[in-house]
Amino acid sequence: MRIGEAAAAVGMTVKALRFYEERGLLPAVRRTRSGYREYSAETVNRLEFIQRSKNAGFSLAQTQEILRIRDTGNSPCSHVRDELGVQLAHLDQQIAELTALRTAVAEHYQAIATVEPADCDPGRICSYL
Amino acid sequence: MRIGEAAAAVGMTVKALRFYEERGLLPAVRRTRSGYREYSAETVNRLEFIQRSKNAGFSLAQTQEILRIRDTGNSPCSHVRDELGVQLAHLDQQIAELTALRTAVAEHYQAIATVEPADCDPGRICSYL
DNA sequence: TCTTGACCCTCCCCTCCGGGGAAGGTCCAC
DNA sequence: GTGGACCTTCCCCGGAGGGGAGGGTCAAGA
Repeated sequence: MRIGEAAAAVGMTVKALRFYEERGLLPAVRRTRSGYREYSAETVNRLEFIQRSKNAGFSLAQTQEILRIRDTGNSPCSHVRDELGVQLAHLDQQIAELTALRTAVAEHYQAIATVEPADCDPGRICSYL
Repeated sequence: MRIGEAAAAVGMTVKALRFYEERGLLPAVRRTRSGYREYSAETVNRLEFIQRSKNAGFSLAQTQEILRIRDTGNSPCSHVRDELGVQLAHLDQQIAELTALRTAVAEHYQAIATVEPADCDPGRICSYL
């Protein structure tokens, strides 16, 4: 199948498929005589895995490493488990940071809602930040 | 004061100060005869506002708009209030998305911790994603 | 006076994950 | 044969700067 059909099949864009190939997540894709890419069922399978890996929050670099391990003939499962652990810790930190930021923003919002803007000191640009 | 001193005074990097100037958040900075930037107290004041605006989660574009309003001679406070409201909604959405992702990742992590990696199907790359 | 080290300058490439679009070739149905 | 959909490569764009090359400047000590 051609790139547009493959992209639609896995819910990605044509741009993304070319990008993954360029970045080495896909092996060099077969071409027709006129230069069009031809995607095999196996490559589509690989794209589906990339999609699942993305859904798990992995970066392309992490996904690429998992694929590399599998391509070497090994099972990437223990590596995936480790990465998921790191990912969990990372997510917890991100959520904590965003939550703290949300609290700070909410406080600013409260403050600005209860005070007259006219009292703002120009030298401070905006008194509520 | 020179760029390094100004950067240290407001807790930013030298790179950041040059970047803000290039992007128009700072008016053209005065130069010495040899071309070194010279920061006035007023400019340092402006940098401190930029820092506070960053801490409130505003992007440089949003900060720039606030500065533009103040430079026009108006009070940016009502604009800031609107932006803070948008920011709150945006943060809530981000937190919700990250929390959902965290749940999904935790489920993967549980699943992979309870099943033998040896059972993994190579055709699926990694059975746990 | 000379040197040394810290500081400064501009310029260019890099991040992450593609999106947007230009210029041009190919395929298929009507 | 022609129109439109599809494909190709190539290049620039974002946010917020970081890293480094190559070279100029400043102040203190020998």
